[in-house]
Amino acid sequence: MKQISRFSHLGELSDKDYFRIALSVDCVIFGFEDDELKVLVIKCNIKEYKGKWSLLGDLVRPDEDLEGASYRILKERTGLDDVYLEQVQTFGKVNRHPAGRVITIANFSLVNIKDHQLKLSDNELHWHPVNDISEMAFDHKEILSTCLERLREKVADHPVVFNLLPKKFSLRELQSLYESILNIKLDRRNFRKKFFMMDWLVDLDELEQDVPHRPGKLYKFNQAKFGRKPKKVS
Amino acid sequence: MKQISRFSHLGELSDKDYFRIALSVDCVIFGFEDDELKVLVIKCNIKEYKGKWSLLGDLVRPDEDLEGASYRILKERTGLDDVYLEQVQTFGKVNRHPAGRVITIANFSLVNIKDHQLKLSDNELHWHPVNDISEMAFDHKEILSTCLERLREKVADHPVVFNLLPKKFSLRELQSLYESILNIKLDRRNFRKKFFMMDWLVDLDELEQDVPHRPGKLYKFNQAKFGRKPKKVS
DNA sequence: GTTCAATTGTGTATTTTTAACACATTATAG
DNA sequence: CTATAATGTGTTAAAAATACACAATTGAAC
Repeated sequence: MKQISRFSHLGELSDKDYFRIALSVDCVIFGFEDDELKVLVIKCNIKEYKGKWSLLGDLVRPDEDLEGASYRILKERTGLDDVYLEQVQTFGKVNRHPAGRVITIANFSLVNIKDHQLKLSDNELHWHPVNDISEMAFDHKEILSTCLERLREKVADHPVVFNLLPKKFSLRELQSLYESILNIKLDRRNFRKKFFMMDWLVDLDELEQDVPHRPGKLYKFNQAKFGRKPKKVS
Repeated sequence: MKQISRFSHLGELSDKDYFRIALSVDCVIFGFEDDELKVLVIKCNIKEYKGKWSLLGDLVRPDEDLEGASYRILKERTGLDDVYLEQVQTFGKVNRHPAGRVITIANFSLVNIKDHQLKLSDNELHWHPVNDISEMAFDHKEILSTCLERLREKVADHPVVFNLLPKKFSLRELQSLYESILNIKLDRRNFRKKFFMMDWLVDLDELEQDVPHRPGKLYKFNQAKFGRKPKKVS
């Protein structure tokens, strides 16, 4: 590797020293199940944090982008390709990793648990309720909190929660999801009104099945409104 | 350095390969002067971007935190210690730096140009108006845009702009600053009303000096309201 | 098939927030 | 003393957010 001549302040340190920092990405993978917001975690196997929950992450390869590394992890761990991903913050305290200097770029991603059942059997992957996760390895609790906070800000005015739901969902599910994320109760009438106003939903003229009470109507996300999958008019 | 045993997917790559990534921080240092939002830049001296403007940055040393590295740069370049700093985003495209794989953590910081005149003479430092900076070295234009966007979001509900102003300022200056950052015109009466409502300002009962028109009252930021420098009651 | 339990679906009034808007006042410059 | 250029101030209208209650529909239990 050539010398990095932009950095004229190397002083007494040689280039070699600067390459003693390793870089990882960690993904806070959110899911929604049983009316609870959950996060995908794995049992940590390094001795300092044996048995603690840890986020899914890996070192960034020298030839891959940060996004690429994150998508690779998501693919490896969940089998999912087309998931929502957003970079949140980079954590770099000198001693955050017992094995040496590792700086990690934290992302959150939103996946739909129900439509894509994971094979959680043979490894130690686990969907854990976000609100009662006690201890975690490394600084992963802080990373989780930061990502959760970012998610809360995000959902307030961006249509991203749909990534957490099946294609068809009821307003009840949608509201329950918001309540789980924001950790507050919402007024049902105002909630519904707001969503219809915003025109984020498409009424599918179908009803829920197999609920032990009056079934609600099903909706899908109004993707057309947000420029995804735009129709080409020739 | 010990092996990083958490990462079990090294596969055919050895640890050594993972340490071939260098890490830098870049600071988008905002200032406010002549009713314009400005950014501190420096002439780039590497051949690929000769003469282009570049942000202030440096490699992160193996033994310093990300914040520490940013504060070091700020101190070295501006002489300022106690400045507002906020991490924004990490940029890591594989080919973003001609000299090799360098990932950079972008921060913005807010400094008060007037109270702390910099020594801009002997080096190629320069306060450049944010709105008419054409080309920049590396991906620094993108970094600047991202940081500016973040600043815009931030000022909407957090009292940070005061870091860009002298201790004493008029409402006119404050409004002009908001207009520069947001790039819109604001209604003067509503602007004033809003700030008094929010109780962010302390009336100093002083008037501007040396203005060629009716002088405005001077205010300072209401720090007490935001828990900084809390008074210890015994 | 009647009743119960649970949940859906719906509208209005109130409060709060935001936006639009004009004129008298005060200082300096000439 | 007049012109200029800015400061300082309040009201009204529109929009957004909040609070709130009852009838309708389904499945389950009897």
